[in-house]
Amino acid sequence: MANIEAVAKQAGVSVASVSRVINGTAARADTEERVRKAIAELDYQPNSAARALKVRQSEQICLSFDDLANPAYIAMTRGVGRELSSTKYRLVLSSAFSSVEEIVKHLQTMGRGFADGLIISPIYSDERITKLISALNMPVVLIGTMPEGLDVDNVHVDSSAGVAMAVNHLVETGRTKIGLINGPLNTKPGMRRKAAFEKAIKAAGFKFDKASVIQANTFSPEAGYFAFSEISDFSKFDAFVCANDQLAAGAMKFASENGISIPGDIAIIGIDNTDMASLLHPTLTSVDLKAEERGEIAAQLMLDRLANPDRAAKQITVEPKLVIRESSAKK
Amino acid sequence: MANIEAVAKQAGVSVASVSRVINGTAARADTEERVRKAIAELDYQPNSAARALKVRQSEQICLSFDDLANPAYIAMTRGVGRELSSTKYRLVLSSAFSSVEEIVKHLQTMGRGFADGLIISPIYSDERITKLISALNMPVVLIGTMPEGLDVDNVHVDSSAGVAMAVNHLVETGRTKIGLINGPLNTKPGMRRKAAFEKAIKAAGFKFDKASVIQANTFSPEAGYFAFSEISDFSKFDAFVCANDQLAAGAMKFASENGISIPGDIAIIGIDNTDMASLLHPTLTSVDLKAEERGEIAAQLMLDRLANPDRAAKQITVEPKLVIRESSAKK
DNA sequence: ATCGCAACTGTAAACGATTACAGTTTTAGG
DNA sequence: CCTAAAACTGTAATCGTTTACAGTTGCGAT
Repeated sequence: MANIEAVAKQAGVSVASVSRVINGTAARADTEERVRKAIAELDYQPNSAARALKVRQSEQICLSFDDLANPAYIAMTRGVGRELSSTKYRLVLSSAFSSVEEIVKHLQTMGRGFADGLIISPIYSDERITKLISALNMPVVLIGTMPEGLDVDNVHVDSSAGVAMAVNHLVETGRTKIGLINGPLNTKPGMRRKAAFEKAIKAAGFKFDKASVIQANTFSPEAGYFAFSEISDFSKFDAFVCANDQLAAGAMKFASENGISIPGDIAIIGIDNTDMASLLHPTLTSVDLKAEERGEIAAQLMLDRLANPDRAAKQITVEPKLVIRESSAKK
Repeated sequence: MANIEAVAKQAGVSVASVSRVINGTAARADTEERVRKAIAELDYQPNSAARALKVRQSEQICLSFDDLANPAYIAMTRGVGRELSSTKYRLVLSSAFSSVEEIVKHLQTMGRGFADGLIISPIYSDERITKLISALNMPVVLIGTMPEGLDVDNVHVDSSAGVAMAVNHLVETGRTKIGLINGPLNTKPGMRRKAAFEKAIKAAGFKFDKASVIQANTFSPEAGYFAFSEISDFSKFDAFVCANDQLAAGAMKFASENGISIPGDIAIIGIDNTDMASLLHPTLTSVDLKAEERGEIAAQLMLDRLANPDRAAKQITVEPKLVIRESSAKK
């Protein structure tokens, strides 16, 4: 592989001039031409590591989340990826964290400087993660609810409002026995959905019954299917909010296999409004938490922060939106 | 940020000793202990760029494909990511290529050495891409059909056999008027599905009619929906193979909205066996092309090649598998 | 011509690690 | 206790860039 010195020799100039041509600093027209010619002839590409070492920038942005199987995170990745694709930054993906320890280990490696910034959407709620993030010596954008005592760029959606929208819609369309298929309680979304559900139920004037919350242990379709299969008496319910579309899809599958009519017997509302929502049968009413948009915004915040390191941290809030489809139609 | 020199000073040893402790080369127990203590005290993390520059390894593997919206590639990414997560390698994602030019540009940047290897699954078929890949001075694993004149590690699924499985299954279950909803013809999968379909139809003893192939212009549900909406006379068909599950899902949506019974009037078979297949209604018969497994194998090939640079290129073939569900049941 | 200034160019010192090589210490065996 | 070999350690060169600084060139005005 040719290095900058070879190019300099070939062009008959100094390495400094080659560097300047590459980086667009002043150079006489004929110098530039000779350097470009030499670069083309030698097929020269500047070495990333050497440049990164010298300028202390890797031109990489790291995106971290916990579950590559969750379509909401995929949508987020798409948003980030699209926004980054027109820049010099590459996208480094870190995911499939199965425990808090792994995340902690990952966050510690950030100090190696392989990325110029970190966009992170932590699903687990843990003190250590917060500590490490705030100790991080680089721009961070956090997607999700900000933990106490952190002051970084943040893009956030009021998912509680989203849950309330779902509940209210069900109430308005005449449902009175509303349940929640919730995700794991050791995750932030799981905790928040539950609290939001209880609040919304009470706000709607109903009595909150603990038994109306059914805990799934993952955010997957299988868990939704299993959750529904565990319900002994469906007459106790006429509607369910599901903590995400995947759970909803699984529940609907069980319903369809067991002669439970959706929305006739039970109305279903999902959360995330993933691509599948409009493809299911019946089509799934879902609260759009704008994952892709949040990814885009996060990337924009990051780029902005990289260009402008000293500005104050921004908090951007995205509004959830209820997308009404067939699964919540009136009885 | 502390560097190796600061650690050396703190520990009262030379930088060489610190380096050796980090890299697990011989060191006396007490030296090691002092170095580790200093590392902990200073919160030292070795600088990636400096290391990469010296040892000419980035500890990064780049995964490139064209469409982050396609669940099959997501599954592939999952496979690669899982396999890499237990190694020292980071995953760099490059995607959202909207044109051959962009891929070409991307491939050229590979020379910068920011990745130790490239796993690529090109959807477009283009001479330039092949040329650049073979000129690449690094390990490459290609997922998909190998172009002429390339000699790199490869993991490949016989998608033509998969199409034949679908056609044969339809024939065996009594369908006689079989169509294909195909993806774009400027993509490799699009071209191959069409050829395979024609071949399978003939092999089954039918006459191949060009009008039985309906071209969609993307691999998306919308395109599948649109393709079905363009069919003027559904009585000409009693079954469709769709070039992927997304197209199939869109087609099924149109059918459900327009009183076309699946599988009563029309049987549908998708390709890729993505997660949604079992969630659709009716559940979708689909040919599993083992995207996740291919991703895993590709990553394994890459790791193996990195550990063993001189071995001959391997070609690994994965068998497609027809997963029969409701959408292709007998009339 | 000469001068002053702007525009450009080259030399050499970094950046932070790894690693030959030579020098030192430790260990084991007699 | 001595010696040779083994085990460890430190010095300094190196990887391929960027960039401060000093030096050179070109150009327009006088």
